[in-house]
Amino acid sequence: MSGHLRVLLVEDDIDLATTVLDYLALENMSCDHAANGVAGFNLARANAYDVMLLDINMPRMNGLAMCRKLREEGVDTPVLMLTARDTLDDKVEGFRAGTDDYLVKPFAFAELIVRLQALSRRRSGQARLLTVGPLQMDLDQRQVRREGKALTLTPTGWQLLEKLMRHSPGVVSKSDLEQLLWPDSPPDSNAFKVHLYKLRMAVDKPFASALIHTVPGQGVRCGEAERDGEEAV
Amino acid sequence: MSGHLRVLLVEDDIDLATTVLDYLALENMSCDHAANGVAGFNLARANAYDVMLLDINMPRMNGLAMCRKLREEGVDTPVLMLTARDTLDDKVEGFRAGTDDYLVKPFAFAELIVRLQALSRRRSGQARLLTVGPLQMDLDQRQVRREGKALTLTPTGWQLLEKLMRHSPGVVSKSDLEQLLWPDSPPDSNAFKVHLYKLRMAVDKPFASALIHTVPGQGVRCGEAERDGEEAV
DNA sequence: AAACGGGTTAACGGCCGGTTAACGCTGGCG
DNA sequence: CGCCAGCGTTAACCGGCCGTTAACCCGTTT
Repeated sequence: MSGHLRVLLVEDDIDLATTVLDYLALENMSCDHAANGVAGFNLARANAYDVMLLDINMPRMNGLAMCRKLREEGVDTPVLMLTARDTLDDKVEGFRAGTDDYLVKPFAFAELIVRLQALSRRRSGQARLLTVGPLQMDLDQRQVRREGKALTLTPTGWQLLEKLMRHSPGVVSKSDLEQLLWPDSPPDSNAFKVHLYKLRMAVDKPFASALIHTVPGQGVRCGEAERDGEEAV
Repeated sequence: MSGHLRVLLVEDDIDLATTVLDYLALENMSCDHAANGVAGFNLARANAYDVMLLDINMPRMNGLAMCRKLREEGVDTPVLMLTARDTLDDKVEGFRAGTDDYLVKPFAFAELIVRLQALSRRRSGQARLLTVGPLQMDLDQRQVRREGKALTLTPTGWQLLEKLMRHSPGVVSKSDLEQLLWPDSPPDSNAFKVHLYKLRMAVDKPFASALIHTVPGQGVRCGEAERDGEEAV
């Protein structure tokens, strides 16, 4: 169920880097690698990763600075610092730079893997029962109910709804959803639109209000209707 | 800006528990406490916490089982395990139960605090916000409010405003903004001016004061009105 | 006065998103 | 063995939004 994470490793020690790459490959994770901070920064800005592994001591730009700069630019991919610095101040400094986790060298690869998975799923959720307003998805029994009534979803509809509910009330970009359905190559047709439409038919049509909303130019959101904050001043 | 987190501590060692409570109080975090797994489970299900600290060795229900049960019930609050067990297998087991982080006793309180903040930063459902004066941009729900009222932006307007708010109160050069919209080749028309104008219509027109200011010859700035004494000599 | 930087409009056209219907594959069942 | 149902895919159509463009306007500068 780890589902093919995309990882970015920024590490100047080539031996360590290749070893990590090997281990990640065993876990079915794809991993890009950069040997210095600047190269890593550019990769991180250009591609969308699920999690990043950063060394601190690196040529050209160190891991802390790189993390800080990424955060300033709005990149909020989870970051796991990999470093030999183990004093308390180092750790506090790391977290202040926007790190999510901190692992001291030398470390066990099993722990690296497991922390990495924890980081990546922290965004996608890990509960077995998802609830969004009147919608309830039971992942063990594989059934969805709205206001108590069971809904029948197609397999793809299920995939979409699960991702939407996991991110609720956040917006999920169209490209993310497409990548979910077609990991390698999104089709050139409008298949996606049709799937989404049919999901709407299943989830919203039989009821009074819609739970699936498209945010123009941004993506799709699952949640209660938008309330315009009409607060008096 | 730790902003008053609500924490649940489940720990049967009363001495340790009171010490942790004291430290959290210093950080302006409110913290409930339970001394065994069952009590903790009930608290966790009843209230909404930002993050939970669980001991593993506890009477009635251990931390791992409690975490697992919460996940089954759909509670996805971040969990930080606090335990004396430090073998690799223990850690792997902990993460498998749905833990988000794992801290081995004895630990430094500064590290506890900082990891706890990192976890809550990622709290699912908690909005990532950009705030500039009365302007508030919710990056997850992809909506912008000013004085509570929701604004409707076009996709390009959103791009511009996000960059402006990120750099606020700094000035963003016109060429930077153009490069944001057209990475390869800025158009030869005045499309940029029009986009900026429409953004102003959306952000400033319905309100008394303007938040988007052009600094002649420099670029554009997002922020409260400038006090007069600014002249650089 | 002409040139320049910036602000304000209105109109056009393409693209995005929603909606249908039809086709084809696959797996189950008689 | 053949039929049917379910599901994914595709093409086509439509409406409205939004990006683009070319105007014109203004004040300041040269």
